Amino acid sequence: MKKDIIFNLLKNSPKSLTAEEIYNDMSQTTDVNLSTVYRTLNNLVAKGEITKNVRQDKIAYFEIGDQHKHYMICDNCHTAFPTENCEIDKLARKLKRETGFNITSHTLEFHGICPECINKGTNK
Amino acid sequence: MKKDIIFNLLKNSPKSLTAEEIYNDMSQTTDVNLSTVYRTLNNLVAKGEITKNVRQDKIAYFEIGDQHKHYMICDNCHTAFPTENCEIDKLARKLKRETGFNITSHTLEFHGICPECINKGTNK
DNA sequence: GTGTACTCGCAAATGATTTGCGTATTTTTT
DNA sequence: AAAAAATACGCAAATCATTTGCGAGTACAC
Repeated sequence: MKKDIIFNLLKNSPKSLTAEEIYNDMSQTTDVNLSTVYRTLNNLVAKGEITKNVRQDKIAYFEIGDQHKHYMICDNCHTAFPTENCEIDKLARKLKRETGFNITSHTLEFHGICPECINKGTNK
Repeated sequence: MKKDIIFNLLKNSPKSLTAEEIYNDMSQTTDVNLSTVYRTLNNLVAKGEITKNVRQDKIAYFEIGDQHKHYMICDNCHTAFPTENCEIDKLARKLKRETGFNITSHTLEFHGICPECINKGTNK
């Protein structure tokens, strides 16, 4: 079943993956269709086994739920740098307490210019 | 010039607006095309006069740069509730210090079920 | 064996956003 | 004020990630 291949790809990846990245990767060894990848990914999200996160580039990034990372994205070279220790949960709990809104997830994304691009001076 | 109408709509709105909301609104008094709205909005973003934020629903929300709000979005009724006092800037400064990444903006979005939907029990 | 439920591929559909192009309208330059 | 250069805009077609309808293949149950 291709669901397992997809799930394992996500499991073994240190970073979140796009449907297309997954598709390209598994295409090398398996005969698969892109829509199958999307379909499977959505099933996994529905079951709560993985997490889907739509970034500002409008592309959805998938990852195994518990690895929860946020990224600093360079607007110049478009590299996504993961940040450690998400400190938003504290804020989420506070909001939950104050508003009664049952927060189940959140997304956080930083934008700017990465050190490398700053040094290179390639940013316009 | 339609740029002014669009800018004023954003200026007078307490919440961020989508291109379509702006289009519907100004259509009542002005003859305008949706692509003009998008084009104008992108110009304003390029000039740094307004801010564009792509939410998980893949729709871009625009607002005047300085009103910076984050939202709690109900996955049931899809209403976006603004949250006050963004406390991310502190975290952003810390990241900047630790990594040298020049953070210029960020996006934060909470998801869950709003109090109203919890009470109504309309969430599946 | 036959029914029921998935799993998939393929092609076509979506939906927000963008773009090419030709036509106004405005602004700048003589 | 006329000519030239720059913008603003409408319209239709294009994009692009993602979704969906449909039909075929496969698996497990009764």
